Amino acid sequence: MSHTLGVRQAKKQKTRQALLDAALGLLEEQSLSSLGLREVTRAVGVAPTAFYRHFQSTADLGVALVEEALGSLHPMIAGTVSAAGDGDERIDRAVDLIARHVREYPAHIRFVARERNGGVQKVRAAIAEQLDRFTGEVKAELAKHPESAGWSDDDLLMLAGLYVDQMLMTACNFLEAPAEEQDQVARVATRRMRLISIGSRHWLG
Amino acid sequence: MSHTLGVRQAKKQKTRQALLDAALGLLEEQSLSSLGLREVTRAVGVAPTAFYRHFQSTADLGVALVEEALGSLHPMIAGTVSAAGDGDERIDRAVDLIARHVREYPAHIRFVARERNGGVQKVRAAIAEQLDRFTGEVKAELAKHPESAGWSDDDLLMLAGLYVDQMLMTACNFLEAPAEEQDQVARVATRRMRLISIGSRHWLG
DNA sequence: CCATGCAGTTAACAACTGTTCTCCGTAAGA
DNA sequence: TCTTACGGAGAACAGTTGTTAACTGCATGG
Repeated sequence: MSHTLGVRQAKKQKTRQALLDAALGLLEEQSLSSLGLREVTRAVGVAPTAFYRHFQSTADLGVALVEEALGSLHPMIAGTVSAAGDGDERIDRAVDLIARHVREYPAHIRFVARERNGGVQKVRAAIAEQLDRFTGEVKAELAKHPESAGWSDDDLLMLAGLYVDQMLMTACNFLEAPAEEQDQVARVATRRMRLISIGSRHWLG
Repeated sequence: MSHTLGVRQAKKQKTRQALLDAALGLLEEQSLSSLGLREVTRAVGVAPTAFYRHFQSTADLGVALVEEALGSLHPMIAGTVSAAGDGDERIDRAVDLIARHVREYPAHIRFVARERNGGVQKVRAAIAEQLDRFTGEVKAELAKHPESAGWSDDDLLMLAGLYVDQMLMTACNFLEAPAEEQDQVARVATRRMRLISIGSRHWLG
């Protein structure tokens, strides 16, 4: 087990997390490339220069946020594909999992959706890498199911990517939709994934 | 026919276009919410105050860019779905059309992809509106084909949205991929759309 | 218990931002 | 031809930005 880190490092990680949280909050109404270092420290209530003790640029902060945001997204994606039940039942469960996750960590998925094609190269690369990892995991999960017997690795990866992209877009739609339209978003997302699932069942032959 | 607009208005629209072009160029390496008014005018070689003669904020400039970027995207989407030939042939032609369009207007699609979930509300709304319009057109085109007989309006709209999103993501993948991987992007995109097409053929019943 | 190291502060820097006001030249319309 | 309207220039404004330097207080390890 890890040593109980000293009071010193504990305080440091505390303000570091405060910086990350404040940044995530500010990023709900702007993109990373316009996020100022002073803006973040001001929101935390700390001197601007303290920022450099933790990150050497806002781009670095962004990369750290990618870890945090997609780290929380990780178990969701795993649960999405490995859910039990038959095809349609699994899809319903997956969409529900996505909706629940969006309600719990809205800022996380907003950040990922926004910066996936955002203006900061390093952050884009970090997101792409993590998303590729997810796609690989989904592919592995897909390979376990009997329905995908005889599939080539390439085709499995293609299907996994399709699902991952679909999940992210669905999450984004949940985010943008007002409360009274959430059900409709869920219905459309379900039908989309069902169509993909049908397509995959008739892919071979 | 429209009157030949005077020398005055011609000059005005010329610098207006110069502002749009310069902004589009600058936006390849940052997002709209960090684009400065002075930055744009400096790139054009015009006084900062001249900006206000054309737009009242960079957000307004962004909305104008949406019109331009998705205006150029319009014929492509139309051609994508209405292409002749059988299913697989149509898909190949569509992917090729997308690749060609990306090579011709890279900045346009980069802008749309980046600001679709970007930090500027008005621009996001403008993009969403235009994309919805496109989805409607694709749906109308889909309805003409005999394969979609018996489909409900809702399902047609769902499928059209799936295709539109897929096109945009494909375009984005072309943009990010280096020259030697373009073929692979095309192959994956083709297989994705083929799977969707297969799914749509088995959707009913 | 004391010396060292480090998180955080304060002050200052040049550079940059959006915006306003005043002015200039000239195309447009009478 | 004369007046007006308008695209654009110029200067100035208060406020902001990232970054540096030297400083302070305190937890840490010997």
